[in-house]
Amino acid sequence: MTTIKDVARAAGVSVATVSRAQNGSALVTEATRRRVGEVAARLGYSPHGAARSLITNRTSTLGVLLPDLYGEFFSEVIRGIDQTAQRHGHHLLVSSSHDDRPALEEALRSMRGRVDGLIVMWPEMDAETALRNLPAGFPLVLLSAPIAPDGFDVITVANFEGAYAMVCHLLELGHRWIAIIKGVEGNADAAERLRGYRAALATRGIASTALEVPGDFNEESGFRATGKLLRGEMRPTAIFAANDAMAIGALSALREAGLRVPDDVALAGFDDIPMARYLDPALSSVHVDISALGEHATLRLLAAVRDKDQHEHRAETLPTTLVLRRSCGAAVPASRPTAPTTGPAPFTTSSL
Amino acid sequence: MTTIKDVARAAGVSVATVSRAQNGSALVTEATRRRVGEVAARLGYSPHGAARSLITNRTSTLGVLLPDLYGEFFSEVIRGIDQTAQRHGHHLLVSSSHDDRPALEEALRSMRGRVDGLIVMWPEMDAETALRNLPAGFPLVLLSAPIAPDGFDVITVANFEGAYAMVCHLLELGHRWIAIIKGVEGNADAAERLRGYRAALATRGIASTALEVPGDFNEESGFRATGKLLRGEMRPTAIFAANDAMAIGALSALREAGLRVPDDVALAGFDDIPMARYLDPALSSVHVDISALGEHATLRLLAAVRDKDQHEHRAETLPTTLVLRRSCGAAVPASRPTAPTTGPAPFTTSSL
DNA sequence: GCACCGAATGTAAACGTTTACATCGTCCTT
DNA sequence: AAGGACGATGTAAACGTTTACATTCGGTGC
Repeated sequence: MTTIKDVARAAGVSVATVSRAQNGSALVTEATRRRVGEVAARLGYSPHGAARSLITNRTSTLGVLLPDLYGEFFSEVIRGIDQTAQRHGHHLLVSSSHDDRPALEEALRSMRGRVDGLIVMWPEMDAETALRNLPAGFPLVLLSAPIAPDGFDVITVANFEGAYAMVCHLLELGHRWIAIIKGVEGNADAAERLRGYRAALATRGIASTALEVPGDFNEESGFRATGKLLRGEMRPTAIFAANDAMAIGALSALREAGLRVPDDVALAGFDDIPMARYLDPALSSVHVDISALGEHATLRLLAAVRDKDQHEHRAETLPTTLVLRRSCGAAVPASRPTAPTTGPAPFTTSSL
Repeated sequence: MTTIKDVARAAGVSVATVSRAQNGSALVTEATRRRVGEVAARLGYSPHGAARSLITNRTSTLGVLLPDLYGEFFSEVIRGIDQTAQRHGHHLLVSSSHDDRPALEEALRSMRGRVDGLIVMWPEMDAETALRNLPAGFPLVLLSAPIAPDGFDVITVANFEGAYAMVCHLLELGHRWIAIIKGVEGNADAAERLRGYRAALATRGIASTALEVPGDFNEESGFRATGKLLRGEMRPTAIFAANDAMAIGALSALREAGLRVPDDVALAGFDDIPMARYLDPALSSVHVDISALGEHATLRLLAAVRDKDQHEHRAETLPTTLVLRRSCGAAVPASRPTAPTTGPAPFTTSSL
């Protein structure tokens, strides 16, 4: 492994000069810079990242903490983060699948000296946990945090508004028995979506919670929840799943039960993952620009890293959009749902 | 930021003792270990990653180089890698979207001193590039490399066999005009799949390349390629797309042209991404255990890191499986394509 | 010709760990 | 009681950079 010393010796200069030459300092002659560059290239030298970040106290790496990497949602978030980080010359240190709190705290701590800042997407992440496991003032951005405490950068999507708009739409189509497949208990997004659902029903004076069934954001739970609904005494005419994965499970269950969507039961999801438009029938959903979520988080974090001392924290909410396709029974042409090249979908309505 | 010195001072011992206590060395009394542990916890100390890896020459981090993070394929690979790395106490440094060769080489070099080993998934990655930009003997695993040069660890999927089996199946269904939407030019996987397609056709004496149309592994190219096929004078009765994303594009194009799948045109893909079973009609595909691909690569890399000096390189091929759903026209029940909880799919046939 | 100045380069400290080696008790052996 | 062995701890060097400060050297102004 060639070090800066080897280059210095071979080029007949000191290590300081090599360092300066490589880092584009103005304190070095153009001639020496070229000479050093040639020698470095010949020897295949590249600086040792750890050594550099030890002295500079910067790693040009951002950390990302996720509950899991599974599903299109997370991969889209990661993608948005990666692209943005890349564009600003930063690497990405990914850490996922910490199934319990101690594991998460350990992961948090192990990031010290490895990253310049952290993006944490952890539904149960609270302020106290962060403070206890990170140095004070450590650049941190929370994604979909349960609460938005002051002194933190938090980015969320307009969960309430999106759910409200979708359920209102179902109401306008004439549905009165609208079920919801809820998300994970204690999850911030899930709670807000439920709140939006209830608020929409309340506009028509519906206050029953009889059609609320639990779910955990996975396909299978949507499948099971739908089975439960169909066996219940009050069969809903429409089902709103708190995310698309559960809507997919619901679709399977409905198909298996011999029910047609949307004719017998209308169906809608949340997130508008890429897969949604290709389902049969194409799934109506609340569109979230997922990769933009990652992008925003990254930009926010980079700002925090740059201004470290006096960076003002704030909470940001990304708007959602109603995307109506066939599954909810709105009058949408049945043929090709959307061109593969274009944006989210046609028949888009702002939810705000 | 508390360092090891702060802990040592507070605990009334030397830094060496703190280091030993934290790292579980046997050379320290249980009493002092506990005392040091308490002080460390109270001060919120955790070792500085860069400093540690500078001296130990280990980072407990694995690097992953990808062309892009887009699509279910890559996200599944990453997931397999991440889970395995996590389980073995390693972090993941992800780097993607290097659109040209210089950017890739730069990314390769910038990994020095940041990672213990590297997984590279880069279709055009050749041995020479690797050698020129990495220290000799650097632990490296190639995923889907164009050639399998000796002295490298390479992991590929059984592209040839999978494509061969799928096209044979279409032939058995009576199809004679079978088109292929090819993958990226120069891509190893694409080339092998094409070879399998041709070999299968050759068994029936078909040698024409008239129904081979170019593609680039993205949905849109599948859409365009299908349009081209439909406008051509020899309209195929079956289309084999070199991956599922292009098959999805093809499906859109066929739907838009008013053609029914599989009645008018049979369709099959490759990869069996999670989405495949939920399409309308459910997509027949060549199943690849994508996350296992990532897992294998990671295990291989970890072995290389561990035995560094005398680790024997080898090429590994992951088997593929034929998954028959509705889109190819085989006699498959039309109702629920597959339970959401179960494995790849029913009606599975080994392709080897 | 001398002092001074600025540009280019060199010297060495510092970053926070780990670990080989030195040191210091304590206890056992004879 | 002296010597040795061993177990616990301390001391300091090393890892590969960056950068403040020192040094050198040619040129410039008097």
